[in-house]
Amino acid sequence: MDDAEQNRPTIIWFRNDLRLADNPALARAASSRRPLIALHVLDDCYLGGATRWWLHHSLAKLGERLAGHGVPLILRRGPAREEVISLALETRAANVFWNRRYDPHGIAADSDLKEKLRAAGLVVESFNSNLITEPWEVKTSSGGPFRVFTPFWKALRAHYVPAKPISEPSTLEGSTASIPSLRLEDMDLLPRKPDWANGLRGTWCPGEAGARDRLQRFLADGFAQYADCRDFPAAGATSMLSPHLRFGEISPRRIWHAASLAAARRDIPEGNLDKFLSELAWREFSYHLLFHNPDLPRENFQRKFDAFPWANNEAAFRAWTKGRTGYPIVDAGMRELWQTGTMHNRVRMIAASFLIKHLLVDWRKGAEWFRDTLVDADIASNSASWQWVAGSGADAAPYFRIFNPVLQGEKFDPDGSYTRRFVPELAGLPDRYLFRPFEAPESVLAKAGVTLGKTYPSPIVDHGLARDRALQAFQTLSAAA
DNA sequence: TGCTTGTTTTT
DNA sequence: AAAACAAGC
Repeated sequence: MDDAEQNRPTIIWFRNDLRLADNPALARAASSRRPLIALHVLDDCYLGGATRWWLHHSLAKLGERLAGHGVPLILRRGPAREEVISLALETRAANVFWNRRYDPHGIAADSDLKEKLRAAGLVVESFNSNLITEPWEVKTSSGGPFRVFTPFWKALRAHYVPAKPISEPSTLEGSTASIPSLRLEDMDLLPRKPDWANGLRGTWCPGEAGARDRLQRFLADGFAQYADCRDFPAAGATSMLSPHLRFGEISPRRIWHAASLAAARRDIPEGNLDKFLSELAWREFSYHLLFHNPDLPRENFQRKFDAFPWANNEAAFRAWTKGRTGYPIVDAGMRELWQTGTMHNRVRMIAASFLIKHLLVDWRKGAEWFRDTLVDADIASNSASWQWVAGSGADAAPYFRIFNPVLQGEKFDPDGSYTRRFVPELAGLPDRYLFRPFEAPESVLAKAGVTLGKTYPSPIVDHGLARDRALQAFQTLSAAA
């Protein structure tokens, strides 16, 4: 091989794997002994506002770390297929490596691109870095995909314990060629409203280091009480790793191993490890469902739900997005979402159930709002979880499970600290009425400085009536089926 | 990973 | 009077 041939670079295409450690495509690129060019292409018009903010900061961190190794991070914008091909031709690249994605659009784009690059004589390889198992590997005993979580989880636990994470390449050789790149600021990822970014910045530290730090903090603090406390939004017992996983700043198998190791070493009470790993398994299950049902984000998994009589009241939907439903636990969740880019898992279920069952708004409307506002917005988890709540999904909640937002608040936020934090205009109410201000005597409301309909909304629907209406609506499905 | 209503049991 | 239980949604 002559010099020119030896100098043809390797392109490592970063997508939802914005990390250096445990990154198989990067490790492969490092072993290619060619100068490296890192690439990110912004081609996803489906990114929500919160994930755009995250991506901006995560790319900034990744770019700094790569620069420390002398590797340029080239930023491009446009259809990924065209951008990758043109960079490969511009730079006379010999190899292109990436880690797989699993959404239908991504799979189609990647397989087409792989074919074109290979036809042009390049070596192209893809790897698994974002899941514990490939969605096509796990099979029921009869050979098909799983549709129920528990058997899926048992199979995963029994047969697919992930291999040890691989470490970060110690040295990388970067290309010194001058290659045109957008500046990060030109990608226009930051929100127009600076207030929104302030709330996000106060809660999160995007990037690989932030992800590791979050994992360490969780293992030191929340992990030992995870099973008992994960449902209490004020307890701080959850890992908060979901947005880091969403962008691949940490791999699920590193989380799996770190938690297993910590549980073995540190006398973590029985059950916590299993419960935590099963939540990772829910993420895997969502990807399993999406892979085998590519229209999961748009179509009811159970087609009989196509006949569901949604009400789709626009005013009610807007009240929900603003956290002005008149049910404090729902409003606290929706405001937490707006202010911090996340919502506690228990409260997500309550708020989603309220939109679907109390307001009879199509789950797709809720999913769309979450996609725009959650920093962890993930096509697989978001679609699968909304369908789960709606009852239209795989292994879904039964239609008659209708959360009572008053009782759920009292049960899971018993001292009201979560609700008082995000609905401060009710902070002066005693615990007894915090989740049912509409039942409080005038004197109690006056003392707390609350005027229903003015300082805080009256309930936009009556729970009892809404419950009966929902049961009736769901009845039409079983009658039709 | 529920709620409601009606009934029975316990204090 | 309250708590526990059962059944249907």
